[in-house]
Amino acid sequence: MRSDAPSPAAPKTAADRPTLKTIADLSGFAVATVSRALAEDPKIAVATRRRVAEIARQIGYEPDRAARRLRTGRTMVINLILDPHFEVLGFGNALLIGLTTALEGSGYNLVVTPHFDDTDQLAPIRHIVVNRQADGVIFTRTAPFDSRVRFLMEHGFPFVSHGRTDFTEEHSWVDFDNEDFAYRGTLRLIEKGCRNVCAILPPRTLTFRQHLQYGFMRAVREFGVDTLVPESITLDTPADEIRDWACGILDGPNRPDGFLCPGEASYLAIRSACQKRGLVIGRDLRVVSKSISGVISQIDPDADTIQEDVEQAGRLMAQHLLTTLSEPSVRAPMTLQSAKPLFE
Amino acid sequence: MRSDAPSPAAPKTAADRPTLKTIADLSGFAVATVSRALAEDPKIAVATRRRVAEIARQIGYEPDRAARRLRTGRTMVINLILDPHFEVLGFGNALLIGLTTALEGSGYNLVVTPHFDDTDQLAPIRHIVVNRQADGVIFTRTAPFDSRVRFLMEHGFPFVSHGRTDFTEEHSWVDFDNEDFAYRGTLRLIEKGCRNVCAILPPRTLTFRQHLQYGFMRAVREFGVDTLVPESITLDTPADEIRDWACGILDGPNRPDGFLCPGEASYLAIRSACQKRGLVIGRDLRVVSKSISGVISQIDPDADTIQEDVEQAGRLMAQHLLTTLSEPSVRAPMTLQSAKPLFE
DNA sequence: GAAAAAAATTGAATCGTTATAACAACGCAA
DNA sequence: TTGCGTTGTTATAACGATTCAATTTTTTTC
Repeated sequence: MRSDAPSPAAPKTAADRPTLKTIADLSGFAVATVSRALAEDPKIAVATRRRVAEIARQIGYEPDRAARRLRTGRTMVINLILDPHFEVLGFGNALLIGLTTALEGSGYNLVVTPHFDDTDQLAPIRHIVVNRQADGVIFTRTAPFDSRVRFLMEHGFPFVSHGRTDFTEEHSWVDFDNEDFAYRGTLRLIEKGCRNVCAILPPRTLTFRQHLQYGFMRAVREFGVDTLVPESITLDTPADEIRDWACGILDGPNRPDGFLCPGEASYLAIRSACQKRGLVIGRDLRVVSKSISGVISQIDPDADTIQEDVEQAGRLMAQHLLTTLSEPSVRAPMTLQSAKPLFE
Repeated sequence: MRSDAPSPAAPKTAADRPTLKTIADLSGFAVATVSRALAEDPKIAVATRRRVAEIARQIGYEPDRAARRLRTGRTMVINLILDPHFEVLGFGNALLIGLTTALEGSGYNLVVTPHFDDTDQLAPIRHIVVNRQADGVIFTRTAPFDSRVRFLMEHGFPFVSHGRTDFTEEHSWVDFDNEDFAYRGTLRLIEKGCRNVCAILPPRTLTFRQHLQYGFMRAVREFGVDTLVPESITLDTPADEIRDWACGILDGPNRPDGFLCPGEASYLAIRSACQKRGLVIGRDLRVVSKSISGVISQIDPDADTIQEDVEQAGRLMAQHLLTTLSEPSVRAPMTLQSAKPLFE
C-alpha cells in the first residue's frame, strides 16, 4: 500500500474524519466530557456545552454510526421488507417515497430487504430480530393472523404493518379503509344502474379481503342486487388470466354489468377483456376502480376511481415507527386512511 | 417497563447473541484464532478451521456488522440515491427489485436515500463519501459531465451510474442502448409510412438525450423525412402539459404522423391527446414507444413497443458494483443493454 | 539429542462511542 | 481545622471484531 509514495498532495478523503478525540484535543476537554456535552447532559456546564457544540459544528463532526451501534446496540436502521407483490403498479414506489421522505433527517437509514420466497415469510424478519439488524421493521400485505406480527409482538420488536390483523393485542399499523372503498364503490355501481355486480378480491390469506368483502356485501344487501365473486380469480392473478376469465364471464348467460376493482392491475385486465369483446366501459357496463399511480384516469379520463394515497401511507408508517421507537411506552399508533370521495 | 418482573423464564431475544468469544469458550481456542479460522486464514490448521466452522454453524454465529465496520472501515452498505424522477411508472420498482435480488446473499445491505432537492445533486453523495456511510453508490439519470461522477472519481469512491458520461476517464455504468432504440423505432415509423415524425426527448441535461437524438437523426436522414423535436416539451414534462401541447400540434397545419416516445408516460400523454382529437393510433398516426412496466401493451395490445429491461439493469449495476468492490484493480465494468427487436 | 526452522496459536492493541464510577475543586456548616 | 455536599470533569472499561507482534508447539536438521 505505497499509494501515496510519489504524490505528496491528495489528502485521502475521510481519512482524517473528525472524532470525539479531535474535538477533545481542540477544546482541551476530555473525550468523555465532549461526548456528554454533545448529548446535552445537564451535569456538564452550559458554557462547556456551547463551546463543544460550536467546535463540532465548525469541523463538521458527525458521530460514527458503527461505534455508536456497537456501544449502544441501536442500529439506527429501519428495515423495509420488500415482498413479491411489491411490483404492483406504483404501490411500491409511492410507499418508498413516503417512507424515505418521512425518515429524512431522523438519523435513521432505510434498508430494503427482498423476500421472494413466499413459503417462509418469517425468515427475513427472524434474521433481522435475532441478529439485531435493525431497530424496527415495516412490511405489507398483512394476514388476519400474520406470523410476522405474532413473531414481532412476542419478541417485543418495534414494527408497523400495512394492513390490520385479527389479533386481540394491539399493534401499530396503517391501513386504507377498504371496507368504505368497497361500500361506496359498489353503491356507485348500483346508482349507475348495475344490477349484477362483480368484485375481484385479494387472496383469502390477506386481511383486507375481508374488509373489501364486508363493504361490498353491505352495499349489495341494502339494494338486493345480484353478485359475482370469483373463486379462482384474485387481485394477484396474472393480468392475462384475469382478462381471459373476464372474457368468459362476459360471454356467459348472466354477465355482470358492474365491476369493482380494488387495484389498477385488475381494472386494466377487465378493460382489456371489454376491448376484446367490443364492450365499452361506461356504456355497456360500469367499472369502479381503486387508483394508486394515476394511470387509469390518464387512460380513461372519465373512469370512476377512488384514490388510495400510498405515499401518505408510507409517511404515516415511518412516523408511527419513529414514535414507537422514541417512546415505547405510548400506545401503538394506528391510522386508517379514509377513502376520498368519488370524483364526479 | 416491568414486563418480565413476574415471569422468570422468557430469555430476552438476541441478548445472548453468540460472538467470537462464545465460540472461543466452546472450542477452547483463543478469540484471535477463531477469528482467523473463520476467515480461512491458511496459517490456521485445517482441522482447527473445520472445528471452529462447525461450532459456528451449530450455534448460528453471525459476525456483528457494527464491530466489523468499526474495525475494518467497511460498511457493507450500498447506497441507492433515489431521485425525484424515480416515480416514473415502474422504473424505480424494477430497478429496486433487480438491485436487491442481485445483492441477496452478498452480505451487502441496500440503503435507499432520497434526494428531492434538484439544485444540489451532490449533497447526499458528498455526505456518504465524507462520512463513510457506504462502500459504494448507485444513481440514475446521468449527465454528460455529471458532478456526482466527477466527485466520486476524484475521491476514488466506488459507484455505478445508470447512464453514461462524456468524461474521458472510464467508470462503471449500465445503460440502455437508446440510440439503437431511437434508430429502430424511427425506422419503424418510416416503414409504416410516416413522413413527418416527432420525438419527445429527455431534458438537455441528461446524457441519454444525445443518444436518442443521434439515433433519431440517423434514421430520418437516411430517408429524408420531416421531423419535429419540441423545445419546451421533454420526457420530464408533466403528463397533462405534454397532452395539451400534443393537442395543439395535432391541430396544427403540418401535424406529425409519427411519434417516438422514449418512455411510457409520454406515450400515455400522446395517446391521451389523440383521444381528445378523435384520432386513432395505428390508423391516423403511428407511435413507437419504449416499454418498461408493460402497461402499454396491456392497454393497447398492438402498440409498437421496444422493451427496456430495467430489472436486469438493476441486477447488472449491483453485480458491477460488487465486482468493483471485490477487485478494485480490474477495469470498471460497463454494460450497454441492447434494445430488443421490435415485436411484429 | 540439541539447535534451528516451520507451523500453529495467542495476547494485546485498536476502531469511536457511551456509561459507570471516581476524582478534583469549591464553598459552607460545624 | 475537619468534614460534607455541590458542581464539573475525567479515567477507565466496555461493545465485538481484526491484526500485529509475539509466543508456544511441533517438526526438521545436523
